[in-house]
Amino acid sequence: MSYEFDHLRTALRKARVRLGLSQRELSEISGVQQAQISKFENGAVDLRLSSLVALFRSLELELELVPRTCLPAVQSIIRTTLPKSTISRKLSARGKIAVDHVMQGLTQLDQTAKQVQYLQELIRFFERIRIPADQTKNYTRWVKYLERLHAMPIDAEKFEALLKRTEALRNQIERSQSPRNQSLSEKPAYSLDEEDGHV
Amino acid sequence: MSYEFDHLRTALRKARVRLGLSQRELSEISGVQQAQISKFENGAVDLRLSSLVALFRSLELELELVPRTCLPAVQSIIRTTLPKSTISRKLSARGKIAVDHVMQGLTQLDQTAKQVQYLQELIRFFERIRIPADQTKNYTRWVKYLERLHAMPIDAEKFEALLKRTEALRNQIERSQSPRNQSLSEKPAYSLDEEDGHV
DNA sequence: GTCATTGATATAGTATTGTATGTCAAAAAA
DNA sequence: TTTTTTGACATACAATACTATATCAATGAC
Repeated sequence: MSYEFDHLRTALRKARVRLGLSQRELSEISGVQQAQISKFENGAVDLRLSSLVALFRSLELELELVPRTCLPAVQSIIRTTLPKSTISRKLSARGKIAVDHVMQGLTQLDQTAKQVQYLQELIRFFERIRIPADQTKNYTRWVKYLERLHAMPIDAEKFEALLKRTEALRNQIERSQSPRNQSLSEKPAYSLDEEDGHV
Repeated sequence: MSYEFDHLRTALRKARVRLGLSQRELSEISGVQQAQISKFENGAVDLRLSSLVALFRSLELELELVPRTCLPAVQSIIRTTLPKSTISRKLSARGKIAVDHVMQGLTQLDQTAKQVQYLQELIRFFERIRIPADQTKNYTRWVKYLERLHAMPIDAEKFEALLKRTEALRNQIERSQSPRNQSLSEKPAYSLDEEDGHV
């Protein structure tokens, strides 16, 4: 039943997953029904151009017409450019919004200012660096955790959990990117016993 | 009523015209109704992906997904590559088919073999060189003339006309491309009085 | 274990495209 | 001038996407 645009179908799924978006979330962003997204990804529907464009635009992708003569050149550009971008602006923006929300909620909390400051410091780390591709999933999970947190009142216990989890993510990301910076950083790569939880 | 894909709409028309195809011809090649093509080019319809792909494939264009980050690079490639392609393979192929048909018809003609041979020689010229962009329209007209010719029996009179017309096209193309080869060719560019009809 | 999330389906009604034809005025070719 | 080609448009019917909503099994979070 699938037509000759399998590459668009699979590209949609890949891009969506890469951004850590569920079909329902993409549906909200793009305005295309979740059922339609599911069908399209499985080649069970022949979407209209407007739906397609809405979907891809939401994923920072543009539908472009390429003369067959320069297809290889274009595909090569896309291939070499894509892997460099570690995490999408979209997801980063989403993360920032979540962080803002949670931080606002924290003002009504009677934690010591020092602990809140430490949390901010941890979070600032995510903004300073680029989240490596293999850590996207973890980062996404953390963002969704923040979004869930925001929906409920934050007490001391939840704050503690948030701090721990954020610390864990920071460490994981640091460990993940250290092999690449090995020659540039004085941090040795053999600190494998750093499981998680401490700086 | 138009959505946010005006560039695709206009690109379709441009590509179609560049190949010298009418809406009806493109309709036959692609399998998409002429009415649909007209509506799409005027932004009055939200085509389905299958129709779009069929149309663009027929025009040697591929619908490609480009990350917004490398859009400028891709567009630059397309812009610099496109003008180089003088005439499409599609139109060339169409020309070859038309030539073959007419040549087959000529075997039943009592022209001197010498005249037929001269015609073949003229035609071989079109296959050897690349038709310059500004001669596409003339070439297209000639192809359509051949296609019309094929539908009717060719007598001596028609053969004469064919020969004249083909000669004229050859001369026009030669004149058109001469400025580019000026330094390479010994033929002077100032032979402006060569109106048409003779070698 | 419990609860929420996720992706795949389903159903029913609506809106639009797609198909098959045909018409028409303007432009181009003969 | 006469004929053909071209693009826009019309109409009726069939096919299918779109909308809104819901269900369900599998997975994952807590």
